[in-house]
Amino acid sequence: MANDLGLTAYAPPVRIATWNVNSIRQRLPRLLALLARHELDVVCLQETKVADADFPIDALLEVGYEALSHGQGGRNGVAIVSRLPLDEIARGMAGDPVPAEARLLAARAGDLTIASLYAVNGKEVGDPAYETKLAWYEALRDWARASFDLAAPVLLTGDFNVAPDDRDVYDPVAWRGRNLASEPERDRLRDVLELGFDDLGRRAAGDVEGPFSFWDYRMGAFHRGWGLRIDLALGTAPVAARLVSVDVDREERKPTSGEGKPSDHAPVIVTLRD
DNA sequence: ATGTCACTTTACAAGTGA
Repeated sequence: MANDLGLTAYAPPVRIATWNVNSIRQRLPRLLALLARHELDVVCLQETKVADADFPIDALLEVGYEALSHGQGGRNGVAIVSRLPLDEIARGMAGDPVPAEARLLAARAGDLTIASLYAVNGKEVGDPAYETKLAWYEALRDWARASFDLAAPVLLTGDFNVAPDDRDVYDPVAWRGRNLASEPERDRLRDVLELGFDDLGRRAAGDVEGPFSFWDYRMGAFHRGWGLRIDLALGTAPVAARLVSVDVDREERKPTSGEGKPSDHAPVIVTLRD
C-alpha cells in the first residue's frame, strides 16, 4: 500500500502469523523459511526458550525483520517479529499469578495492537498448575479489559492451551473434561472473548472440525490426525471486519518439510485486508 | 494415554515439562 510519496511505512500489517516454535534455537532455519514462504508482516512466537540476550535478533535483521523478545532461559518465552516498526506496549501483565514466567508481550505494528501470549498449560485437571491456569486466564481478562480500547484494532494471538469447543478436538468424547478441553478453562477463555473479541480461526473455518494447529510428538499423533486447535487469533471488531482468511501451515509440522525437526505446533496465518 | 522432543543439571544419564 504505497502513498503519494511511494512510501510503505504506514501500511498496515496484512499477513500475521502465530507459531509456538518449541525453542527458537532449534527452529530458526524453519522460521526464516516461513517468513519468506508466506511473505509475513508479523509473526508472534511462543516457547522461544531463550533469554532476551540469546534471541537471534541479528539473523532476523539480516532478512529485514525487527524483533522484540520477552524471554527467560530454558522455558516459556514469547516474541514478536515484524517487518513493520514495532512499538512495545507491554511485557508481562499486572496480576499474573506466575509473574516470573515470560508469557505475554504486546506491541503496536502499524495500526494494529498485537499480543503474543503463551497460556499456562495446566498439566491436568486437579493439578495445582490447573488452578494456576484458571487464575492466569482471569488475569488476562482483567489486563485486556484495562489495557485496550476494544473499539480499536487489537489482535490477541498465541498458544492459548485451550481448545475452545468440541470442534477443536480430534476425539471430543475421549477428551471430555481433560486438560486443554475442560469446561472451566473453556469458560475462562470465553470470558476473554466476551470482552469483545472474535475467534478469527473459527469465524474463517465455519462449523467444521479444526483446523488443528497442534499434534503431540508422541504416538505418531500428526500422522494419525490426533490434533487440537489451541493456537488462536482473537480480534476486535475492526480486525474481524478486515478478515480475509485464517490458514494453518500443516506442511510445517512435517519432519520432511524443512531444515531440522518440526515444532509440535503448526503456524496459524491470519490474512487481513489493508 | 503417551511410542517424542527440548531443556537443565553440577553433565557423558535422568528428571521435568509439554
